[in-house]
Amino acid sequence: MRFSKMLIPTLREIPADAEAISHILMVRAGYVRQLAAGLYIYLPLGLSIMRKITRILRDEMDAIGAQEIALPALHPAEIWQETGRWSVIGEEMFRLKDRTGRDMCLGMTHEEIMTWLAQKEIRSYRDLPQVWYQIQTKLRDEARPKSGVLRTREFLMKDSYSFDADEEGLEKNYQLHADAYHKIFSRCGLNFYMVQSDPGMMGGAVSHEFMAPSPSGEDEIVLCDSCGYAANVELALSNPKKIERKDWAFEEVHTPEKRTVAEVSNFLKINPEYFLKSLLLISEKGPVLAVVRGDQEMHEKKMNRIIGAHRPAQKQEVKDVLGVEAGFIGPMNQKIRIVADISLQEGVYASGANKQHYHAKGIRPGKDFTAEWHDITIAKEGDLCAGCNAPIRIEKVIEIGNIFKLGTKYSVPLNAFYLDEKGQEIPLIMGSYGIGPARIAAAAIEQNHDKDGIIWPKSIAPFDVVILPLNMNDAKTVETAETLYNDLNGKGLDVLLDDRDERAGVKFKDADLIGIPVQIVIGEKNLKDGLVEIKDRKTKEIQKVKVEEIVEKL
RNA sequence: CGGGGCGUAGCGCAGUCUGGUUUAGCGCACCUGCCUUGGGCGCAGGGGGUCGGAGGUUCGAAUCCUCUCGCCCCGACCA
Repeated sequence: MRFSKMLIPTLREIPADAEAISHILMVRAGYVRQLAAGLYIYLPLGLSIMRKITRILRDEMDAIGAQEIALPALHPAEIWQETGRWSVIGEEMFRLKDRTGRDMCLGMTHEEIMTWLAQKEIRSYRDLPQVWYQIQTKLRDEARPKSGVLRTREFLMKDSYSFDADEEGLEKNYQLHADAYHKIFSRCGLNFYMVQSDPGMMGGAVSHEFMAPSPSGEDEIVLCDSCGYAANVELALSNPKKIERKDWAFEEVHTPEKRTVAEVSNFLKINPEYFLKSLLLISEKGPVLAVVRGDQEMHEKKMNRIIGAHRPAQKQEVKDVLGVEAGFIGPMNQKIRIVADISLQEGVYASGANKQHYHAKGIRPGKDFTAEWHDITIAKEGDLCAGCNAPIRIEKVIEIGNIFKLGTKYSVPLNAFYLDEKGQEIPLIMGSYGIGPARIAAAAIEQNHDKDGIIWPKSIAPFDVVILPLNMNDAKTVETAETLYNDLNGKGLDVLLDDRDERAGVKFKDADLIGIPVQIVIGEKNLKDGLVEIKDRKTKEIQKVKVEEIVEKL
């Protein structure tokens, strides 16, 4: 491809509305343009990246026996009503009516439609297993699109679905996908982890996410370097730092105007980890008191799984429900539901005394109050691994893929059954597996860039090599460039020839920005000795090579 | 949806607080010519704006007021 014939609108300056590195670089280097919030146009370079990525996806999916099909993006509501998700999913689903007034929606995922197809076409155990996939556009009315291509309202997804006769078959397909995903992300040149995750609205029991470390990521994962434990913080287990057991007797202490853990901790000269932090929540079924250790934070999602939707109580509600001002509440003698963090079953603590301007010391969980014990805290740096007690790490990550064991969550409501050897109707056992190619691209940039621009992994770069003839007015330079361009193209390489009549500086800057892994620099001086330079974008190493040896050096 | 920020030329910005010497300006990009050719050259000339939109206040509005639309960030939410 000739640079002069290709739409590569590079920008000298950082776009005002971009903050994430991948976003800045994709826009600056001319890969994408934004149409509206969460809607992106892929320019030729951007599309090229997506093609390279989806080629790898198809390659590895085909390798595990998955079959590519294509489903509509526009769905009738009925199918979604049958699984219940029409009402479970809120505003995130684009809904519309057709001309006859029939409810429709735009596909945000395709479990329903794939299961519908399976219900139609799979009859017998002899048909199983089946794995179907597609690479198709998903539409979600995201509350907050962000970070460029990382969270958009319309995006490409490779989604596959497995149908098995039993759990054993599912386990096999799940494992095949996990392996394929490892290969895919490795081939794309990414650093990533496979971590335990929360199935969320997808349902099902087991799920894992593939996470690429990046400061622009929206998720956090817990990692244990010692035993290899890796999980999304949404469900990660960890033990708070051990503390010594105090032998305080129960007593009430006057703590005038001291309300927060920090204030009381300072006032009483007791470290925060010896406090019980009580938070009043208002759930749909009434007030709930959540109790965590003073140095810990409650995790909304973990709590959500236990008590359902809830919100923090307002100051007045605290007084109305518990009879004492916020700041002095404690779990003792409460009539309402109490959910306490599981780490608090042991020990002796201080807390609000349920009395204005008083706190209590020497509280013994189990004796002075009872509670439902659950893991409700956010794992944090410095906590100990729940498995092996080594200190854990937390990393920010981009979710680039996920795999779910769905079981019969969709097959039962949609009547997707097969007949086994005995002629019995058995629901199909399903799994679903997703990868976002745009997130792969963004993660690749996040993980591979420098101050000059993108440094693409070779496997997904839009071109293998860029030729930079530095002076287009020098006949020898141009001739050499053209010859090389033809030769390398002939070898099957994707070559970009910067044939613009621009100064050398402009070409260097653009080449670095765009991030093609190899640059061939053709300058007059070297050419007098029959040499050109091969420059590595990543290491910046330059080797001078005889013109006729270029092809074999690449 | 709550909080914050921002909309002025293709891009990045100043001007807005304190309305009028600004005919709305600067850098880059763009067009013409010359020059130059190894890291976003140099010189000269030039084109491009309903100041997001609507309404209002005023002799006078990019600037003040009201409404509205859009984008970004934090949070809530999130297959």
